[in-house]
Amino acid sequence: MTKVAQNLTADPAPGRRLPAHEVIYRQLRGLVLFGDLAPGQAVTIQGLTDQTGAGMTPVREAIRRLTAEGALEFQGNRRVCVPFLTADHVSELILARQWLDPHLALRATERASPEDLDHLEELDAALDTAITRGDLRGYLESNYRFHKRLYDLAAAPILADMADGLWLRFGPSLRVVCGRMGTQNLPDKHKELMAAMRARDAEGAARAIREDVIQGMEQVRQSLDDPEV
Amino acid sequence: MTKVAQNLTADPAPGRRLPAHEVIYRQLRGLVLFGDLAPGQAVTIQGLTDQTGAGMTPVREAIRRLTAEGALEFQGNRRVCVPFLTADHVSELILARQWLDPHLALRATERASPEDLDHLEELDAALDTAITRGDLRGYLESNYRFHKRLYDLAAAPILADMADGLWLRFGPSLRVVCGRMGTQNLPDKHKELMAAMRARDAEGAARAIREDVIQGMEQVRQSLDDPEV
DNA sequence: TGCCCCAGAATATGATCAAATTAATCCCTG
DNA sequence: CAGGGATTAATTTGATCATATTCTGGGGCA
Repeated sequence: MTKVAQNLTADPAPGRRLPAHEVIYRQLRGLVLFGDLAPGQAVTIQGLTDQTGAGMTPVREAIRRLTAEGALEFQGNRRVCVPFLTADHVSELILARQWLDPHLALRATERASPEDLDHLEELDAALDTAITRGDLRGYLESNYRFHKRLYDLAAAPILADMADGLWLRFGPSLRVVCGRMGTQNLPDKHKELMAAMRARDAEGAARAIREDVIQGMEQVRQSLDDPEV
Repeated sequence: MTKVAQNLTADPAPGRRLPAHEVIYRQLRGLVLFGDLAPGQAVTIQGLTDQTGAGMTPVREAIRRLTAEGALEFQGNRRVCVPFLTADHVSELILARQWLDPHLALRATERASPEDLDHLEELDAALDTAITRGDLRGYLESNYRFHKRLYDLAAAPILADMADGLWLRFGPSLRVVCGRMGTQNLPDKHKELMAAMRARDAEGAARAIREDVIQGMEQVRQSLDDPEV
């Protein structure tokens, strides 16, 4: 019997020293996911070797991985940059998340233990803290962690991978949008979601997360339409 | 205005010489997609350098890319192999394709030009030829090409990427399943699909492709349940 | 404006080091 | 004395780096 480790980012052996290419990958992934790199910004191999002190081979591998995931974009002429998102792209992302997220939330509700729910609520509390503090970066991280945890609870590794991958695509643009309007007016439906999960109301949980997704993503779409960076 | 090249596998400049890592990537991708590598088979860097004559850096990058796409699996101990598919995994793939494929077919129907439809029918004819010839490999390639073309016609690069990526996950197992029962009894709903697309019946096209997907994928699931390799 | 050259960046190689699997050996027990 | 398990040696494979080569893009010059 083989233990299937679907998720690449899962530590195979927690105590083991991580290879450099894995470390670079995670760093760079975080930079994209939380919008530290702006859309359009170039990502160069040499820049990363200088910045991280690593050799170019690990850096190359990290960039290839992110590019394959859609987090970075290959520009044809050997250049790589953070992709711009058009309104059409956001529409696709909305469609995809509108299907994936509720489905995963539904499964998560059926499977989550009370401890799992407690943990989710902790993550949501951290999110609220970040909002009241006006900590944008903290908000983005907490929000991602909350949803990521929900994906993992669904026990559907392939679908979870798909949903997770979408975050990399709108991360940079989300940061731009949120940066424009501060952290105060960032409503979510997490409380409704948690209530439904506690009540084992899987359908209700799916509905709550669907509204959460639409609410958040529509803001991104509208924001991209108007000023057009 | 930046031209967004969403798909990595698209030639940026057709005349240009492709870099080695891109060549290796495509070769290896084909091997996975069409089941030339069996589930569980190890994919080693050195093996590929010997086999292709390329250096290890391009090989490494190709493997990382495929791993990020879920075509290969990282085994924790720095080893990489072709993943085994469990019945649960297939269930996830069925769910995902059951949503993605009809949606893309619907959009493709709305957008396809008559020439596009002609081209699709050519691809389908090649598929039939492969079946009557008993050419398994040819069948798998033609079938993929048909569906891939359908994805591209939908003009939804992100969703198309997602759907395309799923093929890499069930490619090896599909080959095993089809290999067991020959090419004769491989029914599909492509004729119904084409008829609906010609009639601009988007809903009908979506229905046809949905049945096609279910029919094909259910065979894989059942086949995985019974003999358990 | 168009061409040519150059700086800089990416691609690709082979060497070197480290880790892991495999093979072989040895010791201990029955 | 034979078999089994485990430790260790050998080999294979992965990870990283330094370096050479190729290509792209831009600036200078006609």
